[in-house]
Amino acid sequence: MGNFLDELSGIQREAVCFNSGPSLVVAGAGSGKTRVLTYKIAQLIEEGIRPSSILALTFTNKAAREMKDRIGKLVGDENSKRLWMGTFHSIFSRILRKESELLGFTSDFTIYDTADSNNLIKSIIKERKLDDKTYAPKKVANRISQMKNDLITAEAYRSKKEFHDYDLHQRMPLFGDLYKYYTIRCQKANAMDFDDLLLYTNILFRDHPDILAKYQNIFKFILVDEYQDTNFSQFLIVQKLANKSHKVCVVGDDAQSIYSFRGARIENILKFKENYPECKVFKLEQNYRSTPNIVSVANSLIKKNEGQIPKNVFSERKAGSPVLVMNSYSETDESLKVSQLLDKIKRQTGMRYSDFAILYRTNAQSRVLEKTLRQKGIPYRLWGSTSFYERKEILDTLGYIRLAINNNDEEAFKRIINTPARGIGDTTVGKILETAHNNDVSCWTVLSDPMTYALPVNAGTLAKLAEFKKLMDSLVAAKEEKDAYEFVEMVVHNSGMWTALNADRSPEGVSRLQNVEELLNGLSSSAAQKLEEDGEPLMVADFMAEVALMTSLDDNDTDDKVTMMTVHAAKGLEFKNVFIVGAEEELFPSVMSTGTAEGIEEERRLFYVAITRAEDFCVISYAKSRMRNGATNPSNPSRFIKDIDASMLDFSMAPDYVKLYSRVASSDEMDLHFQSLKPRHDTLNIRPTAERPQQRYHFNVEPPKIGSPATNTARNLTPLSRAEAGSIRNLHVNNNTNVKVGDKVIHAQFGMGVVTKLEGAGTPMAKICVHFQNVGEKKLILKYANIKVV
DNA sequence: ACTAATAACATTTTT
DNA sequence: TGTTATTAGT
Repeated sequence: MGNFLDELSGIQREAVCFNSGPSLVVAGAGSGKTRVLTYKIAQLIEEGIRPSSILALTFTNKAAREMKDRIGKLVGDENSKRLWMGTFHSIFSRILRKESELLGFTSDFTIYDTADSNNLIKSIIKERKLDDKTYAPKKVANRISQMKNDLITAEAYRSKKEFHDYDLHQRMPLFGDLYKYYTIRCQKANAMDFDDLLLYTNILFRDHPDILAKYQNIFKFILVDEYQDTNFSQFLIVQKLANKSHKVCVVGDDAQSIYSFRGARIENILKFKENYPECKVFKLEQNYRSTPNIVSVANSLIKKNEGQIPKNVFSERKAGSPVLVMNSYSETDESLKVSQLLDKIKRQTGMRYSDFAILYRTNAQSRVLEKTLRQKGIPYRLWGSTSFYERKEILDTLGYIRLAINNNDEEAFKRIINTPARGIGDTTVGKILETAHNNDVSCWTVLSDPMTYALPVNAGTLAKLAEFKKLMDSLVAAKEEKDAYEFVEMVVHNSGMWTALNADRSPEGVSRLQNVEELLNGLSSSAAQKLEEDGEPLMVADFMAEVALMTSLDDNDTDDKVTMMTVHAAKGLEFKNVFIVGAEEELFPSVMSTGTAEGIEEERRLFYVAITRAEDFCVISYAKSRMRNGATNPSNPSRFIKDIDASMLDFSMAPDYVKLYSRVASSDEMDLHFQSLKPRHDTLNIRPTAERPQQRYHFNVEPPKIGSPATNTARNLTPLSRAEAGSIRNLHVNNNTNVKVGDKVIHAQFGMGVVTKLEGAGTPMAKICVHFQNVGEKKLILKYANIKVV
């Protein structure tokens, strides 16, 4: 073990060793945040603190698992496994199961996932005969979630006039009712949704001071990772628990707060000092991950945000390559250029595919990229598309388990009663639901005793229901008898799922069967492991308690593949080379966020996260047009490119950027300008690790006024080759007034084409239609069209 | 009750 | 465009 503190920098060590009160560790990107957290916990254990009195909260199971492993390596597994380490949701669901009776739940309560919540809300809206256009289930679900994150219960909601006013304004006067019904239905189903896990923890601590005191005594030290992403509910839980010991250490980076849409409050970290006046602040400012070039680009961007903790992130690595800006005609072209550049870098540096990541703002962008990479034979891995536990066949299997454990689980009931098809259709299910609600009992009760409740179905259906009930009874009986693996195996076979899946010989069907097999394999090994470790078999109820909060299976795909994922999913990860694609207005930043300054700031942080994933080389790519929702629209480069000090960027692969977003008063002036600038090096000659002379050209590129590119003025230009400069001038000088239908023209971006149509000839807004060889028909405003008749 | 056709829709999503 | 959810038809 030795003294592991030697492996830390001065400030890291200070942060690790301070444990006499609250502390805030502001951890810049790549500054060794996880290292500090793990070493701090290891250090506490070294000092003789019992691991079982340390509470360490993370946001992902993966982060918890990794940290636990690393701590285990430092102080031994027998120590690390006693830690209270896990996600907020998993830790507090464990506590809630213990204390469930106090809240009117049993310890076997189900955890509803987002789909369950949505379905429940949908059925409530239907039952209430409300219009699902005005009461869009997703909107309702979102608002309920928001309210829970802010600790506003349905009861509180309905008692406040301001909320009702808001609902009137939103044309959802009955939202408060829906919230109430939803809450009641969850309670009746003995189910909590994700937000409930935190909300009920707060309620538990609020209404039962003795219970709070108990846990305050258990948790002598509290550590929170990714503190910038905590919501109010989480903030309050931490505050309550830490109220006795005051030994709370939160770690995070305000510049990487990107989950406000899920209720995260950046002010939790910004105002930590106000909440804990005696707290000590440690700033980890050295970035060990990225080159100075990348770090300064990221700094230059994030500087544009107001309200942040001042910090000076720096890197002491070699300068590295400048961040490259790349432009393309379309999303297809972009994917092609990305794959070409990727291949080129790979060849020149000898790096592996797994050293590359392609990051995008929205999942929909992955499709074109996938197509192109497949065509070019570049192996890739998609992250977080549909996770293992979101697959239908897995959810179906889990549905049986859920219903066997918690008979009141209505969502599970609805899911599996006719899966696989057993002749119990929508009408019958609808009747069961109605009967159940009219009699204020669960569906299970109606199913058990259809006669008593006069379920209006025929004898044939009745027999099918009885058959299903028999199946479920056998499962209920088995849940205590068999271990988790045996039980799930029984579920899969007795339910008829196995036969149904086996019958499907389509590739999708085969993969569904494989997924179920994978679930069984995973279960078999964790059951064996549990038996070996503590001599107890793994029971389904325990498995279910864990699995409800799992999103993905352990990723053991070690193949050499390019990683593709959303920027959100990339947080916390790092890659030698990062391509940020779709850096366009209305996409990144997303249209949805452009309305508010806070929205834009969050998008900017997201962009910051994207850049700071890169270790050696970073490319920012945008396309001039992009197909979205089936229609191709022109797109402008993201304002975030303009936010970055242009002298730090390499525009040699984005001639378009220069042409569109800088304008020159006269061609003479332009010539003059180009003479004063040295030609730029060949950007494609990329050696990510090699030292490069720092780019020190000073020029400004003003942000484009969205929607009116022609009104832009920029004093200077990015350095270009002489040839390029000449071509721009030529295009500008050309006044296009004599263009006729049938003329052959050349366009700076679209290449060769033929004029097919003229509109409003002679007027200032004259338009021209050109059929281009490569990109097809385009309509251009003649005045601004960079075309030349040939 | 199941299938096929069509209409509606479409950020990000650690749990 | 591609998916998903509802609806109409068998």
